[in-house]
Amino acid sequence: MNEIKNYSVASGEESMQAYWAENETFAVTENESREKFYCLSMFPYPSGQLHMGHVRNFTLGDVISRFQRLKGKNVLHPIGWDAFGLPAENAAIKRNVPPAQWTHSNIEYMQGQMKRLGFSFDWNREFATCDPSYYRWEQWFFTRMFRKGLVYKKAAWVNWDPVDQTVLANEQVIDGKGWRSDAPVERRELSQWFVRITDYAEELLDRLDHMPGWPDKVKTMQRNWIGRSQGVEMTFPMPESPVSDMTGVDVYTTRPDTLLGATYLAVAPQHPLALSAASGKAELQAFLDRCNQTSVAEADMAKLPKEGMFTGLTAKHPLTGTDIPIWVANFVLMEYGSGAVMSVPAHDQRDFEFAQKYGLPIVQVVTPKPGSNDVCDITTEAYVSKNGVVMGSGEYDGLEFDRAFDAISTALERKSLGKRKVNYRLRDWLVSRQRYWGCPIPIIHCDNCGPVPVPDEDLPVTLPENVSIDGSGSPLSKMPDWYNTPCPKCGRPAVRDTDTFDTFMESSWYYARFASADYDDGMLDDRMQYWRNVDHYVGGEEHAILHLLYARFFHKVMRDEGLVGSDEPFEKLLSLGMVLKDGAKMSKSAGDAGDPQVLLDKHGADAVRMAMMFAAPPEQSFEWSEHGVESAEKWLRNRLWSRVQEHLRQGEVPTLEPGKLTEEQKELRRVTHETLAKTEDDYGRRLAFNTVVSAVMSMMGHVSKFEDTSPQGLAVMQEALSAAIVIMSPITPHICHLLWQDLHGKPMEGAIWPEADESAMIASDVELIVQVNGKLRGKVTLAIDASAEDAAKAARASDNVLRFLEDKTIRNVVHVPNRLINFVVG
RNA sequence: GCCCGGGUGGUGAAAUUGGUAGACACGCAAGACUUAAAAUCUUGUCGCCUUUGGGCGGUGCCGGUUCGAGGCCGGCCCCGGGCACCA
Repeated sequence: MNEIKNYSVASGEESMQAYWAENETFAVTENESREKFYCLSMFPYPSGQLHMGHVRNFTLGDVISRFQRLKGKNVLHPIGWDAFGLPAENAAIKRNVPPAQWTHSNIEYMQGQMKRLGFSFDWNREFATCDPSYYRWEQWFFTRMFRKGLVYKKAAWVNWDPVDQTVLANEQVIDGKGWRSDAPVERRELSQWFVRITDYAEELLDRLDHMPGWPDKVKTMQRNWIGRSQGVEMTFPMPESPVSDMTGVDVYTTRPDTLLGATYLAVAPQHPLALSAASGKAELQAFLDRCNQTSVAEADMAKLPKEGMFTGLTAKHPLTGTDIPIWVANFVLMEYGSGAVMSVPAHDQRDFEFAQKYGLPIVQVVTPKPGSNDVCDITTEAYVSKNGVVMGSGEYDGLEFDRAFDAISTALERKSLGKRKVNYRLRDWLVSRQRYWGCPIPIIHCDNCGPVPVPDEDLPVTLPENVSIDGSGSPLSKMPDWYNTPCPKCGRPAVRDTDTFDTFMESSWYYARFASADYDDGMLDDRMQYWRNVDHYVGGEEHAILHLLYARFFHKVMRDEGLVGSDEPFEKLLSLGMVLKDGAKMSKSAGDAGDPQVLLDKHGADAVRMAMMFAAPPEQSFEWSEHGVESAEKWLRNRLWSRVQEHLRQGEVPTLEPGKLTEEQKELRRVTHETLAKTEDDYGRRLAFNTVVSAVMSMMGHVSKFEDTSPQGLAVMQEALSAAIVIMSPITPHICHLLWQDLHGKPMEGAIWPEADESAMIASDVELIVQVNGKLRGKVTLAIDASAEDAAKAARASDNVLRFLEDKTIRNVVHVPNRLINFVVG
């Protein structure tokens, strides 16, 4: 008889991790004869240490990967580092350490934490986006986009810190002031690189209808973000425009049916007409200056009270020729469309409020249809419905929305003052950043030749890493040795672009590079054809729009360049809720609050992983609490480990003979196979890992009560314990691999998920709920698939049910087979 | 402000397609073991009422649809995420 082995979390987990590392258990190669599965967790920014949000993200990816391995798939589960970004520069300023050094030491520490958590990554494919061997191909791809005309330069507004002489990110602007200098920020216009994502707007939108593996929530957000609309672009002519090349005000509207109700135009404070009108007008100039002293973040602007001022200019109404006053309004955005809108206060709530505030006329031109229930009182609020009919608009009176839209659009087109247009809210992607710690933009500016892409053979343009950063200006623009270079075309002295890329560029294609991580002769190679697409992408819901839209866009451009053979990068998306700390998203500023290290040291990786999975379903946000970790460890030790060890002491276990079981043995087998069926569905389809854990806990409750040590009793027990180990192994891999070895005398790597045995799950009878008028009045046990008549008969046999049926007429009986019977009485 | 989610016991949650609300845990309480404590085990645990059979109420708030609503519809309130330079 064997001695009972005690479980040592630390040495048990360490030995498994050493074994996995030594055997490279999770390194994969392409194998056409096996079904592949590519599981990817969004890679982390190396901020210093993992926090509980990371633990959740990577544990989920690991659980899915390990489950798919049990299902026999060839699983690619890579990891890398989203290594460029602002925090490295901030740390550099604060601690006087170069960003590269800070980043690499963070990566090293976080790698250790990941290994300590037992994640089944293929470490052979690891890379950081700050590796020149990675960003080289990003630069190469950008020059492809440049040549295709997908890239252009345009002026854009940035937050400018007048003290630090630097561009500020939106998050560095706090209450309108620079985070370090505390000086009020100003807006500045800089010439910047844009990528034409709007060329792909239509496809990005339409493909969403063919992505069943994505949550509706994310698809809805992306649809709204892309914001396709049908409208009319029109001109309000200005015979006496103060701006020479501007002979009218261009506006876009989705409501041309209300054109006759336009009583003023509103332009952005940065609009050329506003600037021109302000010259020599101190009051207007002061207003524009004030508008320019806010951050460029839309959320900040939207919170400002709506204010405006008359420019003194007018334009002609395109249909009536009436003079229409032009106002400047702080809520009109220069980045959207033409930076000007036509205002119809009677039929747009924001215009209505503005008109009331400044005493502008409100002219109703749409009225509810006769007999409609619409509320319409334009003395109190705008009537915005499209279900009305036009009034007060001469020949258009009486037309419904569609016909009015057509008639007025046609009239504008005839006068050459407008045309129908499909518009997108989506704007082109601004990719330049005036920062140091990013991928250098591979463009050389030559006075003679203009912007010239760096030739392929000169790539990568390497970022100098041995630098010190003081927080003022842009470091690269202070390095003449770096930026002075001959023009690749004409050979004359020229300068490199001193901006770097938005870090979303790196994260837009890393998933593809994992297939070809070691390839030096190109961006991607044929291995991508085997691994694409990502079968399951796991990451935080905060990335639902920007990252996921940019990555989808990049994939399509790579497709058009012949680099990938599919339309979309991610088949299935798991959008994780946030792990909150004190009610808010965890971030670098939350410090060590979410550091899992203490918990790992105290309770081990399995307990941390299990507690995290058990805490909540993946899509749900929740406040992290450490309470569950200790109890997870206790359950693993006291329920799982010790139960298996006790079983092992019983010695030889015979082959299970399902035909020769007692009722009690059949019952445990039924629970085992029902649990297998339920958890397989939870893992594969529902992605409900919290209920996997509770189902196994529940099953082990039955196991504890099973004390039959007869030969077939041991066989049933052996099957139950093996099932529990397999089911738990994706979540708590260390202890399960050790137990599997004990139980079966061989390593767990080749283990396969056991199919649930249908015949073991058949129950002979079922509990039926009895309701009277929808209220629970009793329960009866019936043979499975009993008829409505039998169910009713059995239900009436209960005194309590009868009590509620007395003196009543049964009007209806609703029978849901094997669930309930409901007597409707009156 | 705009777009998208969420709200269920003291706490995390479960209820998968409109069919038993609160599984599984945490916490708490009582008990067993112990000189004692820890650990472990057992029992109880939504609220109110009760003749101890059960009854009434209850899933953020108000209303609706339905034989039946946590899940559907309309209107609110609160919380979280995103809003293009945090990643």
